[in-house]
Amino acid sequence: MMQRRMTKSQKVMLSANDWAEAALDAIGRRGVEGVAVEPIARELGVTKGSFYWHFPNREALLVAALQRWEARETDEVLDRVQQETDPRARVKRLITEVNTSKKASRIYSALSSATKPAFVRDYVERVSKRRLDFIIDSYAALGLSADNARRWALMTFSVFLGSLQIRRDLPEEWPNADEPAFAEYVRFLMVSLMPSELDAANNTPAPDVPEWPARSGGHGF
Amino acid sequence: MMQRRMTKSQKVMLSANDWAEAALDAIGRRGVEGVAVEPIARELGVTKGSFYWHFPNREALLVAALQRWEARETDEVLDRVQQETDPRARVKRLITEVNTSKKASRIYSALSSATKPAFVRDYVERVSKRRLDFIIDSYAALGLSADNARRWALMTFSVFLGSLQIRRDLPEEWPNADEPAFAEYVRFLMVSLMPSELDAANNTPAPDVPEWPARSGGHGF
DNA sequence: GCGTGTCAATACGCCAGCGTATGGAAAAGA
DNA sequence: TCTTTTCCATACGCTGGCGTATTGACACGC
Repeated sequence: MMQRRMTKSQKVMLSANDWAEAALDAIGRRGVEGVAVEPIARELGVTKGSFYWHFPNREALLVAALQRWEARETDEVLDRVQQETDPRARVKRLITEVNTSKKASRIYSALSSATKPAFVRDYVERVSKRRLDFIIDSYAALGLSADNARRWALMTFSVFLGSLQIRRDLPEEWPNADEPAFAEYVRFLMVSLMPSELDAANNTPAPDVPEWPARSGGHGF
Repeated sequence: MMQRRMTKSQKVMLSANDWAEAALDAIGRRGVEGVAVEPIARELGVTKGSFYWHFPNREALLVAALQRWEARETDEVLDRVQQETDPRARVKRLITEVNTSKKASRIYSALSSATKPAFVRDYVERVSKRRLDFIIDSYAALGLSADNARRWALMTFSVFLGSLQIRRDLPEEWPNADEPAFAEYVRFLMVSLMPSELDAANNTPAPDVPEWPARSGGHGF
């Protein structure tokens, strides 16, 4: 229940986790470069004398924040989607997940574009790969071949990532969750990102399609 | 032709554009925060005494870099895609464009996640909106209704942005341009991102699809 | 040749953030 | 009570980057 440690005449005592959480918040609001000891200390109402008791240096704080982030992104988020047993429901859940937690998506994109501490890229790569692999498995559970599942998953993951970016860079263009346009767009994406029964049966790895194939059926109705 | 100004005993004389270009390069490699006067001066082989002759301060350098970036992203890139007259060819061109210019995509994502100089967001928003509008127009040229064109364009733009991010965060997972898997994936995306003739004819704005519609035809062959 | 304009080097003060050293106050044992 | 541990404050030196002031070197018009 996260009992806050109170002592020193009822003043809040900070833990290393508090610092890591504040660092994650700083990443979302100011980017990785914005994880500075003294500003965060001011936000926490203490001085850096506190920080250097919990951590040896700034880099250790970044590592702690990244570990927290990785654990959350894999355990919490994926678990929430994984509770859906139906692979189709998983994909739908993934899409609607775009509109939740603006803060989490800001952290994700801040870490993705970070370059300076080189180890940041490792965390981003692991988290991204886990997400992609999970989507691949979801499509494979629909009966697709490995190659086809990978193609569908790459597209769906791209839509997921791109949607996050659009919602941040062009918030006006993104349908609001309470408007009907959002539900319509989700339905639209579901049709586009979900292979038909025929796809699952006809599992040719390299479809020999003509240059501009005309599909029958699809979005029009 | 970019004739370099040579004087002062054959030493290269820098112009404001040289500084702006170096700043853009720095954005791609180190992020917006990495646009520092003295480091860039070192890279250019001069001192900051040169810089403060061409610009009043660091902010002016950022503005110059952003103006250059906006002009390039709209004029050059869009023009290259716009030369394709067929709307279908435009979309295909957009997809293959993902694999070109790793540097440009790094600049784009660095600017997208930047927060500190607030005016950066304005440039990102304008460039993003122009790109999206262009894709919307391309789909509208296929005969789709405004609502449907917007839906298709949002999905295609998402795929484009997300693909850029995947290629950066998970380069191993992204098919290499010279492998056959890449051409196969492009064909796959073309089928998925291109409405059928029936879609263009059957232009209902809010398709009343069942929860899990089974499409006939599509990717399997 | 001689001023004037152009571009750059040097030197300086300033500030923010990092890391260290030291001290101190409250809690916890003994 | 008295020591030890825990957590934080303060003061200090250091570095990197910003912006200014001053000087200097070359080119060019006249």
